[in-house]
Amino acid sequence: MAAKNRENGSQPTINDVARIAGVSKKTVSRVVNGSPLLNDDTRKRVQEVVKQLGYVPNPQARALALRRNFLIGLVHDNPNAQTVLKVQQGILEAIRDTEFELVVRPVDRGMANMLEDIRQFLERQRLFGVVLMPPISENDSLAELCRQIGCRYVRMGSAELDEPGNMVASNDREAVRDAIKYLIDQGHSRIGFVSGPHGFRSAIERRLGFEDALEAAGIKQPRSMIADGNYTFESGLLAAERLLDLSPRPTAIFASNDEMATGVLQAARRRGMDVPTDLSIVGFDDTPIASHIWPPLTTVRWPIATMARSAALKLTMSVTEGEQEVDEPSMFLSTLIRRSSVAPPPRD
Amino acid sequence: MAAKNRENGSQPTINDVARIAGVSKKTVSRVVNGSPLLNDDTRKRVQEVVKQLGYVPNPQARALALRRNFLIGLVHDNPNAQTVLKVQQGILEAIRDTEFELVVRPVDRGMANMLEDIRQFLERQRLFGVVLMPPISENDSLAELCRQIGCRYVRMGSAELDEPGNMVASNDREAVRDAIKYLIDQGHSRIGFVSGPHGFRSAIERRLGFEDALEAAGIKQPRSMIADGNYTFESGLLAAERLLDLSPRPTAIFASNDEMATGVLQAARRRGMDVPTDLSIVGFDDTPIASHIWPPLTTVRWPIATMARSAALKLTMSVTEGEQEVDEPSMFLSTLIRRSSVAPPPRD
DNA sequence: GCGATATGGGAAACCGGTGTCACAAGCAAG
DNA sequence: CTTGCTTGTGACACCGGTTTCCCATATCGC
Repeated sequence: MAAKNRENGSQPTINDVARIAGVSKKTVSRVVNGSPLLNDDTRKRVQEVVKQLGYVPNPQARALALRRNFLIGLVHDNPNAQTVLKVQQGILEAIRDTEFELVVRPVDRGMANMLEDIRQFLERQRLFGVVLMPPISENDSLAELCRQIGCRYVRMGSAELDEPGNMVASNDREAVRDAIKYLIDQGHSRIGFVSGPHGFRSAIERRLGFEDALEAAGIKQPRSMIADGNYTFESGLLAAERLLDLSPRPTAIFASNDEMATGVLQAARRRGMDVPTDLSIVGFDDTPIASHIWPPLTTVRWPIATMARSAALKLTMSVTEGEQEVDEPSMFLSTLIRRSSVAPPPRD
Repeated sequence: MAAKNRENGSQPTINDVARIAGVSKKTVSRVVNGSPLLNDDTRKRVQEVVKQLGYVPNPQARALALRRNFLIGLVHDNPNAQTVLKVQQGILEAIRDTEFELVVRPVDRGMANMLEDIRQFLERQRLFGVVLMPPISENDSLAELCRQIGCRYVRMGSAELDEPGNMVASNDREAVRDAIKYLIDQGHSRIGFVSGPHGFRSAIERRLGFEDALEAAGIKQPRSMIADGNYTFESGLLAAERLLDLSPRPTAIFASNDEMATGVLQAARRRGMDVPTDLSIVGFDDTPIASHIWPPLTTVRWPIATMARSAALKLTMSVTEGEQEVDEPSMFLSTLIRRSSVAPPPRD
């Protein structure tokens, strides 16, 4: 009877494996980590015992010895559930079959000590790295904080926010430009715009795309064709009411996200306007709601899950790919999805 | 110059604090963990150094020494983003300001080796505990697996699935009964029902509620007034088409979730029917979409976030409350939210 | 047959905390 | 002045891995 027998119920440790296989801890460690300097016999024997015992290395002990854990964090303050979940899916896809796990951390943008809160989170947990979701990813002080603490990070955003190694971005500006161009090609010349909230990079980029397209087409519009929104359904509804009160009123409205586009649709419906006959609507994001409302919404598909996957890959690559420096792209293209919410403008 | 000086960049360790404060590791540990057997002077001095150095205990080392980590897992296979995110919020609210973190793990219900996959997840990470979301929480083998492995768990569900200490449930059956009774009180006597997918406890409970209400009101309906759905928008649409093809057709339809209710709405619209004038609709869940569509949907609010919070509390209580055995309730009430999608039936 | 060189494998230190126990100091009781 | 108890603190082993270093053996060239 060995002095140190395995307690029932508790997990087998490396010592158990070593004892039963008749080798040292280190050899077991070598087998588990696939060291090449091993006799095939030894390897087989140890593997046999590992399998039989169902031995799984203790991640805490590993993390301690390696001075590095295998947790990647997702810091977000995005109110859109679809988006957040897609990002989670993307990250999880990237770390599937690796030893990494995903730890989520929503933060409150409004909170005064938000940055301090995140610092504590990062320092306490000593995460391997974090993915920063928009809009909080646009916060430069946060990125600076990560650098200070020495925590790897990747920022997701609507424009180039950081060095390629530390960000993944989508080309919102171009995508919106194309969407507006599509409306113009359909014959629209009075196009309303519902913006995102002030200070958000995505809002700025999307608006720039809007202006690019108008300028390219030589269209001049009064400032009033741009209404402020804040990415919520209600704000879209309110903004649309303002736009539809204009005279002449717009024949098409681009909303900076789908949720606001749904609000625009609601506003149109309340006035008895038919979409797309009386008013064309284009959204942004291609959330499920876009295809579930009536009429299905023409919108810009934002490859958020792919971006998230890539972000996680950038974070973990150094470990999994053995310094291979596979360069994951840092720019992702959004594309226009044409559904039924756009038609040529009504003849006056 | 101490032999073991702190490297720049790396975090201070307990040894650094001990050395600088002129005490032993153990004393620092005592201070950090708030042991009462301490001289006030010593405590002050150590706290001073801790603060000055910004010392934070290494969670991996702690986890190793305590043979217990501070990660709680969320295992889910729920396709509804709103629901999943609400559950995450609930859990996070419960563990706010504790040392626990949330690790998410979506699983694929279709996958043959799903259980094995989850076992690996649980064994590898040695989580403190897991919250099991519906529908996978209804899987008894999974609960059995948790017990075998010795992993604490709490199942969320629509009925009593387990001992009170291991579950939180909502009273779906009663809630649906009340909702249907409300329709009956409005004058409806032909009420269609769109069910959830076969084998889901929530689907069964909701259907039982439906039948309870009809029976209580003495209403007999043909079997065809119940149409199968699977909680997706499309299935709701299809089910509604079948129901609306009936003659006489129902004057009200209850859908077992909001997404399907949205599909029902869509189907009605396609036929040129007005909601609620020609058809009343009631959903279940009270997801944001319910209040964003037109007309706003009368639906059953399911206190999912509260349930999740409670689930997490049950899990962590033993640690944070020092065996206090605060009994967190295990039953939560769903309530009917009355909006504009219900009206008395049209006169024939 | 000899030393030189790979190669497989083990002993012990270490990662950064916590638990156990011993011990010293202070103080009351005998 | 001992004895005994309480209180505050430290030494040391331990959690379960990895890393460093070193030794034993097998292989090789001469």
